Amino acid sequence: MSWTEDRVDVLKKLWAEGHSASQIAKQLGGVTRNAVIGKVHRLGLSGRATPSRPVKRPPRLARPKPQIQATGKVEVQAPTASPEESRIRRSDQQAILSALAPAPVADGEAATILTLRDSMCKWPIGDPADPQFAFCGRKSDCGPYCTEHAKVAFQPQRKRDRKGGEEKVARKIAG
DNA sequence: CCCTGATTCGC
DNA sequence: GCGAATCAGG
Repeated sequence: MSWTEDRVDVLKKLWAEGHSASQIAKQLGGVTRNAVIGKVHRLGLSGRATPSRPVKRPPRLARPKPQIQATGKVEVQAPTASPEESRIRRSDQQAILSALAPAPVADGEAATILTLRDSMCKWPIGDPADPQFAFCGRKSDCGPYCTEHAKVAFQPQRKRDRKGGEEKVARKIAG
């Protein structure tokens, strides 16, 4: 498909109406949203109303090109040591951050929905409708619950309906 | 994961 | 001029 006058017209109209690039691409047909965005830029009407995007990014580097060798080996262009390129990737930063923040809440302290993290016991305490609703919050390194709550949560089917014993235990643990 | 627009550059 | 690849971010 090519950008005929009427297609460009539709593009302009839909873009002015606030449709997203992918929506426009879908409606036009035969083009991807990248094509739409590229065309929008070429037409010079890129910056619509963008209230929720005061995002300024530093200029991106040239796309690294995989090089196909005569041997059939595929190599990536050697990474240079420029400050821009030594920048740590965002996803890696997030991984590092989450690794460095293992226990925001002290052991034994209840966690709210806001402070609950991975590696924290997600056993609910109280009524979910209650404003005081919280989670156990103790360390849970291999499952969703701490070791105590895991015993209750992952009980085998046997003995489930017995009065007395387990309900008592569960109530004691849950608070 | 889904999505958004922005940018670069080979074609 | 075109748009895929890739980016940063919601």
